[in-house]
Amino acid sequence: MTVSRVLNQPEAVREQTREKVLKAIELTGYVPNRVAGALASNRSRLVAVIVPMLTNPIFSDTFQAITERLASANYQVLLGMSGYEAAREQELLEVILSRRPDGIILTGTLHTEASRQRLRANGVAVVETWDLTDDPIDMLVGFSHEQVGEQLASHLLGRGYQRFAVVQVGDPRGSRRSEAFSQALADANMTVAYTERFSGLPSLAQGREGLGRILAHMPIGEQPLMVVCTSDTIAHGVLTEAAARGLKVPEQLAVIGFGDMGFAAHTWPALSTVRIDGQSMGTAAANLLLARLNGGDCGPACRDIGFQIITRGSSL
Amino acid sequence: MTVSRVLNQPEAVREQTREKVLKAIELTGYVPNRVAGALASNRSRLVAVIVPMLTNPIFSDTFQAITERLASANYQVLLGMSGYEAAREQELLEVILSRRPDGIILTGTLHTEASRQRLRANGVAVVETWDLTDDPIDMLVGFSHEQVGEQLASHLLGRGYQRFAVVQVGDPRGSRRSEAFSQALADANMTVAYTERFSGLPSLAQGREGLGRILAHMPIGEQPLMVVCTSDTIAHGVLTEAAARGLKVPEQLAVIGFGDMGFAAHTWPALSTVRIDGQSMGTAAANLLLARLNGGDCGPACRDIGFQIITRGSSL
DNA sequence: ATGAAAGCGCTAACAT
DNA sequence: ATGTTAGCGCTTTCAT
Repeated sequence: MTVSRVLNQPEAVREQTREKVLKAIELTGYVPNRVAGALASNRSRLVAVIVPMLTNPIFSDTFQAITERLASANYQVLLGMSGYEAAREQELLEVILSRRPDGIILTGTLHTEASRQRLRANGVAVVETWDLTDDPIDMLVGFSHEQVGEQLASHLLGRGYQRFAVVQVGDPRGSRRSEAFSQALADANMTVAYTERFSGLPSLAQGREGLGRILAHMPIGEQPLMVVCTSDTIAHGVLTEAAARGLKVPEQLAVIGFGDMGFAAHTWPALSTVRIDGQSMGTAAANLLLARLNGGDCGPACRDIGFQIITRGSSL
Repeated sequence: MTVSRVLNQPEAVREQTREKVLKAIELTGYVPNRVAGALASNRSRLVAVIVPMLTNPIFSDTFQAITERLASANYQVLLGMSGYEAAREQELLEVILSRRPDGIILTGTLHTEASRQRLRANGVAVVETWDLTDDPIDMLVGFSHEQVGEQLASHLLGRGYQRFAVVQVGDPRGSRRSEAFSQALADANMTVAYTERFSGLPSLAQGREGLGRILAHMPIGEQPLMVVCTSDTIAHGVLTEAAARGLKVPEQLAVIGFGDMGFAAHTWPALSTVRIDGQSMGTAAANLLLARLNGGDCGPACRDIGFQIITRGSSL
């Protein structure tokens, strides 16, 4: 018991005793067993984080911020990859819950009904991220993908663009942004002339191929062509293809991405995009969770971190 | 006890009993507690993976392959980020060992002596990755960074290049590649005319700025300038800056990267690089670990997965 | 095929 | 400030 105190509340032990214990720990190479500790105390100091796919760099800032904030508070991260599938997420959740994490951070708000029930019944602290909903499982930090689409439409119409193409990957949130965008254009009596859909993770190759297909349908004319991409990575590919074809950006072809990932400000020309502060989203999610775990109240359960349309060289 | 059997060795229970138990599990919403299971059985089905920095995409393929292979064998991943610091890694290791993982996968072979001793004394299965050494802690899957530098030098000399610049970030393995490259050039009575060093993670911006500084010291002449980068991301930045300046690649300026990351084949022009199969390295590391955990022998403790120099449009 | 007993290494709660 | 007791929810082992 005294050893346990030295490790967990050292101030409760006389200095002399403490030193004796520490020396013995050193001498014997004792490594505490937190599995037993977790079982006895019913607190694991473990937080599970579920991400669709870690190779999609859009999530890595958020994930890293979460990991760092939690590590600084002496929590560790158990990682799960759902591959954008709610069913896979549900399986993962089963396995994860059996490890009795103190909290869970999810990506998105699209979960199976079984997952939602399990989590609510279980009573673990849950934070959903990267989306907004009226009915969060527990807590939430995110932004509205519909709003992104709508604001993007009115922004680009305001800049005078009239010919639009979209390149998207088939992830559910990207699709919603793209649909909201199309809808908002339609409301202004405009249309997206061509939409190219890819499956899998966003890649440079998709952007290059996507622009090729767009140009096959919509040749360069006097009016600049505005290509809206649901990911910066794809937009980068569009810029690359434009350079390879010698097109003038943004005079003949304009491009806008999504995410404001690290490279966006350094492409050529620099990429206009929708800035999402993934890092502060991660930190906020971790903070919300920690506040709850420390028993404190954590204010409103939903936080909209918003977004910001950034105009750089690739568009007017 | 019967419930435990239904969950862990269902074939040992009569079908009728099994169904009764499963129904009860369903009905009560019972979630097994693997913390208790791990304590009792002394096996956690947890593997810790330590990565320098997950936002460096060079590691994400390996990491994802590890996670997927382990998940398919019913193991879960506990993630640690060392930030390229052996001291931080040592702290992490303390925390991680206290969770009693069944195995640990490390990045690189540069660990503190204390870390090495702890791991050896502890007896967990350990796999080091992304490097080679005579004296692994336990098992290893990687390749030689010195060999990369040397072969790159002889390859480029063989192609007739005579003017060399290097752009590197300050990570230890990249530095070793770069030094081996310089040394090999020196052995052939050639030199690297200019080396630009950056700190932090490799980025497009570094490549652009790096090329700017190189050109300030080594103006474009008749002889093509060969820019060797310790990362594909940097090389991509160099290509971008070259495009922005209207330089002809590979006639005036040639570029070679490292990693063969997803985008390398799709830059403009396509990037020559050193291919590292991060995915198969991850799978191999996970397989080695699983073989050991299943009690089987796992053959030689060191596996050199090698590398491959790939010539695309950015160099001759 | 099922059950009973013991104990994994800790911490909560209660002495002293 | 330190020690004692009981028990966290499983699995191992042995009995039936």
